[in-house]
Amino acid sequence: MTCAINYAPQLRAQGLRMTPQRNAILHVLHHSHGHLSPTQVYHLARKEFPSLTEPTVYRTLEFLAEKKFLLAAHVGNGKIVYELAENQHHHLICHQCGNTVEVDHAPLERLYRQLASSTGYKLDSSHVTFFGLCPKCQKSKL
Amino acid sequence: MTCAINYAPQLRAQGLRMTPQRNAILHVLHHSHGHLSPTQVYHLARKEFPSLTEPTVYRTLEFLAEKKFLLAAHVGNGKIVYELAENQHHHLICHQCGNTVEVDHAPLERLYRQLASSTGYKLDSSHVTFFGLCPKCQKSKL
DNA sequence: GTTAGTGCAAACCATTTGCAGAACG
DNA sequence: CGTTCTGCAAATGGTTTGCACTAAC
Repeated sequence: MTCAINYAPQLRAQGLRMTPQRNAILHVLHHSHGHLSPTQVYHLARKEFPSLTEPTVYRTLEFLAEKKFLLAAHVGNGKIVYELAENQHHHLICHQCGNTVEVDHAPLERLYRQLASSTGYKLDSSHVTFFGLCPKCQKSKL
Repeated sequence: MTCAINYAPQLRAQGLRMTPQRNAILHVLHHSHGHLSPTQVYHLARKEFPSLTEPTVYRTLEFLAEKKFLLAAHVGNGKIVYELAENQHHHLICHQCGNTVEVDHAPLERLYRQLASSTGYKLDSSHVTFFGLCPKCQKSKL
């Protein structure tokens, strides 16, 4: 809770309001490196602001994603997770054990440009999830 | 329903059983090019086999995906959709209007090899979803 | 003071589970 | 016939909605 990072100015710069709820949610996402599901955010942020409710979490996450403070990612199980918009990366998940590695955005740049020129779409820098078999599970399958 | 394609031999070749339920589900996915949600599959397949129930749809889709007859894809809204495993492709979705274009797998090949060598993972040829702004929505934003 | 944000409670809907009976091979 | 698959019914759990109240600016 006693955290140096303060998003209030960035919000106000866009004419948006800072509330303790939003602060708690941003704080949680800032400190947990990686992505969190709405339910996870709810339970963690509740520790900092106990009166927080689930509908608020959902509304706030959607709101902050729309305002580009957060990125919404779609991981394996079909649930949406969120992470801070800074520090963009993707994920490669083992479909066997669930182990996850981060994938830098750089190697996707070329592909993005290629897709943009062939489709006319302007690609989001949104999260992409890849699936595979991790080295450990490859071995155990032999 | 009177469709030439018959998956029964392919199933039996793997020691699996063919049932009218599975047939209806495969049939629906075969004729609807593109991906369908479990609910969509349920409603469509019901027209061919009215006594079909939802739990069966979910179980069958999961089963067929595990046996590599289907691919599970994760699209925008965080729901899982399924499509026939043949004809692999990915999707690029406009986050504004939802319009979708298919992306061939070929341009991803290089990236896949690169990720495989840098992470040690053996990548699935699983479905990837990209997001962007389609040409039409780019214009309407100006 | 205005507008935006939140809490509450309830509804909603997709998805899952247990178990008994039916059907495939 | 043995095993797998399905139907039924119910529970589950994440997500959404309406409305009145509160708080941010």
